[in-house]
Amino acid sequence: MCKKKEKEEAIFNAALRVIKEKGSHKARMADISKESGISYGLIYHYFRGKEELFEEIHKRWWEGLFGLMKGVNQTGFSVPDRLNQIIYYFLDQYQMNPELVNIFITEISRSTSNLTKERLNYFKRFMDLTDSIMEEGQRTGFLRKDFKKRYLTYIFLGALETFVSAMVLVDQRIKGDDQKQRIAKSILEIFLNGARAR
Amino acid sequence: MCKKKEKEEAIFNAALRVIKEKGSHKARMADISKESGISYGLIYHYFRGKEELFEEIHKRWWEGLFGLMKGVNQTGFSVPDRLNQIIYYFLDQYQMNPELVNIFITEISRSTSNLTKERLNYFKRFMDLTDSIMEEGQRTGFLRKDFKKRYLTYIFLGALETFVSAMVLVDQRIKGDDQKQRIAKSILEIFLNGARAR
Amino acid sequence: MCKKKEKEEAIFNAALRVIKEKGSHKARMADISKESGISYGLIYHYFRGKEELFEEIHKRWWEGLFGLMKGVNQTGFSVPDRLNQIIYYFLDQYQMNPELVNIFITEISRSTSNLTKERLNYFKRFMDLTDSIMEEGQRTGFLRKDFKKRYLTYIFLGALETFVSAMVLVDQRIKGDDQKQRIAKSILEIFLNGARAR
Amino acid sequence: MCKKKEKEEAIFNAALRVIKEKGSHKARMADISKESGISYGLIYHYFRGKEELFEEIHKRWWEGLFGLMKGVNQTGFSVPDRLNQIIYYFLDQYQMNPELVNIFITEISRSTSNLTKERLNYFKRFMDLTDSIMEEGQRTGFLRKDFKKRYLTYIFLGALETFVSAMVLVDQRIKGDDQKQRIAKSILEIFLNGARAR
DNA sequence: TATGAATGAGGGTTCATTCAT
DNA sequence: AATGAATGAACCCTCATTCAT
Repeated sequence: MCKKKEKEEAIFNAALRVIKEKGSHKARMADISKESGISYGLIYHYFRGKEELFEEIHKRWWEGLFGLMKGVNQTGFSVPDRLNQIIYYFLDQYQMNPELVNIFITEISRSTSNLTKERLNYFKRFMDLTDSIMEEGQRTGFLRKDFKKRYLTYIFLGALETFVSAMVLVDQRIKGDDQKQRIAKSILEIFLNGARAR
Repeated sequence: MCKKKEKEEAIFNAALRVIKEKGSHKARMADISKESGISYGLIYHYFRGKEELFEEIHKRWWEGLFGLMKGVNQTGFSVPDRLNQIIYYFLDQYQMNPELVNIFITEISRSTSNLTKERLNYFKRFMDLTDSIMEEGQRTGFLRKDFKKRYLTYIFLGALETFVSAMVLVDQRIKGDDQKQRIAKSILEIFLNGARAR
Repeated sequence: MCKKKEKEEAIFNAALRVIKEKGSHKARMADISKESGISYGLIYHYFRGKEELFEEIHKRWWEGLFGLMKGVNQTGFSVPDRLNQIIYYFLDQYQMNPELVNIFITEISRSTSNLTKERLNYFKRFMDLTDSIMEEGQRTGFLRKDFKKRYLTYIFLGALETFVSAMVLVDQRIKGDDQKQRIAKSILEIFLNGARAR
Repeated sequence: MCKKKEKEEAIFNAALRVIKEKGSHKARMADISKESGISYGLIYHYFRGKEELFEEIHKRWWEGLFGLMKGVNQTGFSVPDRLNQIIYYFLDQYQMNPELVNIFITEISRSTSNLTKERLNYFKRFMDLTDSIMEEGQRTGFLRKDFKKRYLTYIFLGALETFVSAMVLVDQRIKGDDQKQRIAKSILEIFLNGARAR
């Protein structure tokens, strides 16, 4: 039935809001119940427990991201196009689902404490996928070859993440597509051409 | 007495190790007591409670960082020198006190949940101090002027943080000054000149 | 309708199996629902609740036993015949419905915790009925008179129960009528003639 | 310190009383806390949890019983003496610690639900030890040889257990050593010489 | 009659903090 | 200064029962 999916979604989104507000470790199941308007015990019909509910958040984030990366890498986009799509993915997500991005920044992307082997692998895989873009850039002569591709990845993702982090930290909303475009352009431009004056 | 300082230090360092291992929310006072070899209740003679102990960690990190920034900004260093000093500060700290850097990365730099007004201000201040370096770079014609100084800051700190994060995540140690120098050079070079091939 | 009776029976038997497996306190209504193939809520159409369902188990056991005792006491059987019939009743029941006997042994015959006044009375009544057999045995000169009839009852029922208990505990099945006969004979013989060598 | 042992004992005895009253599955830690006058959380300093606390009860019972059996089997007692000692052990225990015996009867000796492999082994071992007494009785010509020793064990332990059970069920106290002696004598006498009139 | 989603009180356990010694 | 026993609120999860369809 459709009701089931709806309820699950309600719980999931309530969890996002609560975690954003209080952090995952202070998020109580009671909070999520109250926030979602769904009775306490019912949550356990939809999710095995707190752990599984929170795991679902990780899963969704990474599935979304890997879905993008798959598209980016399959089709014949140029390297700057590809990087641009990654940037837009983060910014779009932040517009559409700021709580999820917030949680990615604050709970997923860092936090060695919750870092299971599996979660670390998500990261490595994402880094590897980005590496392969950098590799192609170096191979086609578009990116400089005097650095390890992994270092280029660090710089690129570091910049992107920090931009988004800053927005997340001050709860800043992206106002309009213009601003989004400007931010995206800045990240890509400085990554590619550096900060030094010509 | 000197004993007092020693005990405080023992507790503090035990706290760092425990938090690194289990994350701040799973770090129990009992763990810290056992790790430090200092009896349970005695911790409360030295620190008001868990909160204060953890606050101390934040305080030390930021004090160290602001101490550096003060030196960097007072003396007449060039802009690339200054940026280099910031980079070295992170890498040095990571060599000397990897737990503290780990915690900065995983618990301090992110985590909106623990984000008090005060903690947010630490960040803003640090960003502002970095901004002022970028500003001088732009003023003296060393850095390009077609971006907000804040954007340059994002790129620079993002790159730096991501390099360190990656090392933290995989618990990688910096082997020798050579490696440190190479990493530092990479960060600065890509930041300044970008990733595009010439 | 007949359907009603069938469903009731299905629930009842499922309850027996589940209780045997997990014990009454760990037997969940959900287990019984799943085991019986009857939907969750429907159980409550047939039984007021868990308590009533479990009460039914007690009731059936005791009704069966009292039905036997009635027959045993009404007709003109000899004392050893009567005792033999009781023994056979337990052994037959165990062959036919081992779950019910298991539950009698593990949940009914002991367990002061669930011991309502009513349940205690079932016991007393059964003891009394057995007493009356012993009494007749003493009156007719078949059983020794130097012990209270109640003591004879204890020995007899204790032996019987322990034989069955042992089979229940190790989930041992009675293989064929031969074995049943041998066991029955042993119980009665030792009860009557004792263990001492002549 | 001695305090520790005292508290443990207080908790243990409170647990016995509560379990006797409500049965182990309805015995709440809060009950035990209240009954013992020891604060809720402190129980967890002394026992890992409910499970361990209840395990301790089993352990004590069986250790006591095996302690007895060891003494009984080592020294050169006659077979009836040995059986008598077992009988007295149960009756003595019931006088001294009726709750423990109650729990043995209602929660330990039956209840396949809680029956772990380990617990089943306790039983088997006890049966085996009793068997060896019967075996010696048969070997020395004191007990009849036309029954398996295991059957003699069943009869003997069944009688004993049922006597004690009956006392437990009606919460009957043993009044004075006279009564105890009479009961013990009856059990042994009927076991040895049977119920048939001569 | 039939279904299984919905409810929420109940209970075990943890752990920061306090306190007696 | 030092110890670790004592306290109890907090929180996750279970499951008997009810309810809407």
